[in-house]
Amino acid sequence: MSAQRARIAEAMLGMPGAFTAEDLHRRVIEVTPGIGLATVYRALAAMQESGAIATVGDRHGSTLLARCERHDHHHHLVCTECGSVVGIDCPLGDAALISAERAGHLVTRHEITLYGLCAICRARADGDA
Amino acid sequence: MSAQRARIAEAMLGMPGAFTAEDLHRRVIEVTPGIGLATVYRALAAMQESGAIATVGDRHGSTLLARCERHDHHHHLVCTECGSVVGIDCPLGDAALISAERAGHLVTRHEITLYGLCAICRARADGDA
DNA sequence: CACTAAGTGAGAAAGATTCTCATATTGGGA
DNA sequence: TCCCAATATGAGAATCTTTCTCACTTAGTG
Repeated sequence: MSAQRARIAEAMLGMPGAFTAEDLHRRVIEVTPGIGLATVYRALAAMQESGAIATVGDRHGSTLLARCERHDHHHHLVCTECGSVVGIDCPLGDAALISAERAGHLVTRHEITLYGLCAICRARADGDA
Repeated sequence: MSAQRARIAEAMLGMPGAFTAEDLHRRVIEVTPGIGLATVYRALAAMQESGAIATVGDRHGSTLLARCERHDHHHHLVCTECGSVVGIDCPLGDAALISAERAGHLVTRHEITLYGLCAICRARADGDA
């Protein structure tokens, strides 16, 4: 692994939750100036391939990514307020499988993403109300 | 509703499944030349707002959309081969709700999308094998 | 140490989507 | 019917994200 990718991976550990390529690049160059945005995109593509990160939505046209502690199959719970992300298990419900079967569809992949407020932002929102 | 939007809505009825803004524009101008791509984007934005269409994925960076017969809450089953789309009911499984609850997360929105082969493409794939 | 494969930085390039602006159309009232 | 405000339109410019090019560097292997 190149020194640049190591710095990028390191910077990623410091990201609180969902982030864009540019968010991460901004953080990376604070510590290591000179690393190009293209390099960040290349590193992200490799990490996505390996399952280290996943797409969890988009923000104004930029792809939102999140680091996955787990590399096995799982889904995400995303806070729309602070961007924090939690990996969750949630197999497809029976209703989905029945619908697919009825349609004769062979399901090879599925995506489930939950959006809402995390415990912290929820408490803050209640406090404000 | 303007004449242009009527033509766009009409053309959309003829789209087989998932389509991009440009796919639809191409189809629209076959029948009614002169309608601009920006107008198609504007019409699509309005339809998405009203729930008449929904995002079902992306293809090489372009957003894939699909017409929804239903305007109530539902999800999609997308054929990765021919792009056909079927609306399905599939409430979140208990596992997902339990995970969210354990995290203290208030879920306000969720997306579930299933990808695979529709009955027709599946049969064709079997035939080829 | 040499060699090959992969990674890098900078900027160009590609693409999708949105915006601008001047013009046109719509629909509801007077 | 006519007027008016609000909204829609077309064309192309502009924006913005992401990928590609190219010349150069680095890493790892034998």
